[in-house]
Amino acid sequence: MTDQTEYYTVNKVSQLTDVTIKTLHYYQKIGLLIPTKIGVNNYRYYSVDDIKRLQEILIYRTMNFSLNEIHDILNSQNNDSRIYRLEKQLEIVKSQMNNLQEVITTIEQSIIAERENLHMTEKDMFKGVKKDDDVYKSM
Amino acid sequence: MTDQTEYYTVNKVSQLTDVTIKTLHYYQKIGLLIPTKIGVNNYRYYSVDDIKRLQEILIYRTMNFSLNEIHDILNSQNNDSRIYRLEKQLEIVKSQMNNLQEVITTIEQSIIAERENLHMTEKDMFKGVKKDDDVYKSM
DNA sequence: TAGACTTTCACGCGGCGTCATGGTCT
DNA sequence: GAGACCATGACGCCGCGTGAAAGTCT
Repeated sequence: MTDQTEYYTVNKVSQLTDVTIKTLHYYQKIGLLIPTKIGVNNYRYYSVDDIKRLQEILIYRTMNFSLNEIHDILNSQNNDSRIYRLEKQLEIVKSQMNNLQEVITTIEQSIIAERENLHMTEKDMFKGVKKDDDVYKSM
Repeated sequence: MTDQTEYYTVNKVSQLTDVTIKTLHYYQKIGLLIPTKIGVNNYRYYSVDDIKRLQEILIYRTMNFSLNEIHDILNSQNNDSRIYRLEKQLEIVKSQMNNLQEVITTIEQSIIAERENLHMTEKDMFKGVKKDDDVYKSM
């Protein structure tokens, strides 16, 4: 009887997720996140499922996927199922952790080399900070 | 007597660091990385110090600093000293690791919530994937 | 009725990528 | 003289930010 379905306005979503309203507009424009409901006044109303989708978008974004890539992933028919994707994401983030660990090593070695005036190979100097892209995107 | 000072051409630098030649052009254009030597033919020749500077640029870039910010950091008179900066970088990368750990937790909780059909607060859903910026940039 | 919230344009910017064209040979 | 390498310049794209002008009130 009471209002079962909950909806979020742009402002609410923005507060919850720290995504700006302009970003929400943009995501709608490129077809990445379209609010379930649109009022007669053209107001955007986001459902809980929309919020879930946004969560995944942001996760992929922190992994440096392009919005186009994110769109493809979320709309693909085969490897859909939220759980499946979440598990994939877990793998990727973990490999990112490994990469960051490499960066730490690189910096630590650079400090030592600087202190003791040692030579460091260029190869070692750029471990972890080189094009990391394809590392994660081996889906 | 023999050629003591070593220089790298754009191609060499590009191979070493995975930075494209166009990026090197751009970094010179905005005054971020200016090759020590420029030939009469306008060829760019990068010194070892240039390479070191590029290393730091890339480290900051993986931390999502803008090129402008990187420029300011590398050219500031007070907190200069490569060692000092490297130590700062270490701190920041470590806090990034903590952030990634949060993302992992978020994803893991999302998987559980999905499996057991539990409710998850929006707050928990977006831990780690919200605007991370200011986290690192408290220099 | 004032305030807070919403909308849709139009323009701008950062960080390069992508040709296209032409010179150089570290 | 062919191939690999270098240069400059103009344009384009992505992911939004920044007003501006105007309607709405989940």
